[in-house]
Amino acid sequence: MKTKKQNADFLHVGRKLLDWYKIHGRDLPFRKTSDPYKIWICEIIFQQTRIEQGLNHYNNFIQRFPDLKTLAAAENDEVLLYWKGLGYYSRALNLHKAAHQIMTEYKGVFPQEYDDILRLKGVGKYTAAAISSICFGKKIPAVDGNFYRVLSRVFADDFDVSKSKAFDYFSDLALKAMPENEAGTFNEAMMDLGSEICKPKNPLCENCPLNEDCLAFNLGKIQDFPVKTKKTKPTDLALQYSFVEFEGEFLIKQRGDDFIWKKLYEFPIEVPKEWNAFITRQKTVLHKLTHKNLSIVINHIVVESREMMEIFADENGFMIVNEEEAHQKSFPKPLENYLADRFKSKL
DNA sequence: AATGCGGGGTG
DNA sequence: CACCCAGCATT
Repeated sequence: MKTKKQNADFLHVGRKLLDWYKIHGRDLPFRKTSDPYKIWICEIIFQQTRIEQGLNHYNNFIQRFPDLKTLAAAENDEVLLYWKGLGYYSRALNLHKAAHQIMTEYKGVFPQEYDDILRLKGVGKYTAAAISSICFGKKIPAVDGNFYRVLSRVFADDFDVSKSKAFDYFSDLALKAMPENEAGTFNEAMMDLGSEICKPKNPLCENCPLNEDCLAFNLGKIQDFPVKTKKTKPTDLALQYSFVEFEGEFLIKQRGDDFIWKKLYEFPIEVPKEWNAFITRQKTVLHKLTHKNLSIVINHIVVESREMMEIFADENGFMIVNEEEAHQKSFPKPLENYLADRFKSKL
């Protein structure tokens, strides 16, 4: 059974959260700024990505592209290069598009209105809310996985977070708990509590500033929340590549922007049948993605002349690169690993 | 409303 | 092995 909560009770929880954050909040590079460009970059990078995983990427990215103008002027390939290994590569493509969007539609000045920010490519309701609140003080909750977890537990709310309506539902809950004029801090505090204390598994409830108020904790039902019914089932996919090499140079080509690994580089998939005679070894790599179990067979082919590669490259749109040049391109993780293995003797 | 999209961490 | 992470675009 659910008890009716007064607005004052929600606010009480929100204030406790802010008090905790002022002492225990994480010291992160993007916490020191309210530059919407930097907050935007950080929010995109950390979509579906843990802080520890993306922190170096964020620092490198900001160092290379310190402002909007620099990013907009950059080559697409270089933006992709700085995204290498982060995954969800459409984020990098949309990021670059949005940079151009701001240059042309907003004369290079980052828009301040939630509705305008929301129209940027790759920016959804969460990111628009985060930028609006952190940079421009708008009172809008940035509802993410942390919000779902914390709020569903504190209020023992079994609303299914995999439903489309969950965002608006928990936005309303969060809004009631959000003190005036501290929206940005509140949003950051919720993220920190969610990742440091109110973790998915083994939450540290004994150290939680909200444990007196947390219904799920006091009912001993922490593990029942949040309720999430959606189940993602990976499918199997077999890929075949040929690593075609001659004296340290090899063939690569950029992928399309559909399917997986958008705009990343890869080895040839089909090669002339005659080249089968040049296969020196074959390696099978198993690689797990969230939605796919990949089985990748890589034939290592050493052709007999550079001309063989040149003809093939001309006819099929491949480029011939050496290891150094390949470092300037972004490859899918399993191919990156293959290259690292192939060239590790060098150096 | 449902699906696809990476890579890495955790239990 | 399953589940999750500072979500979004597309259909």
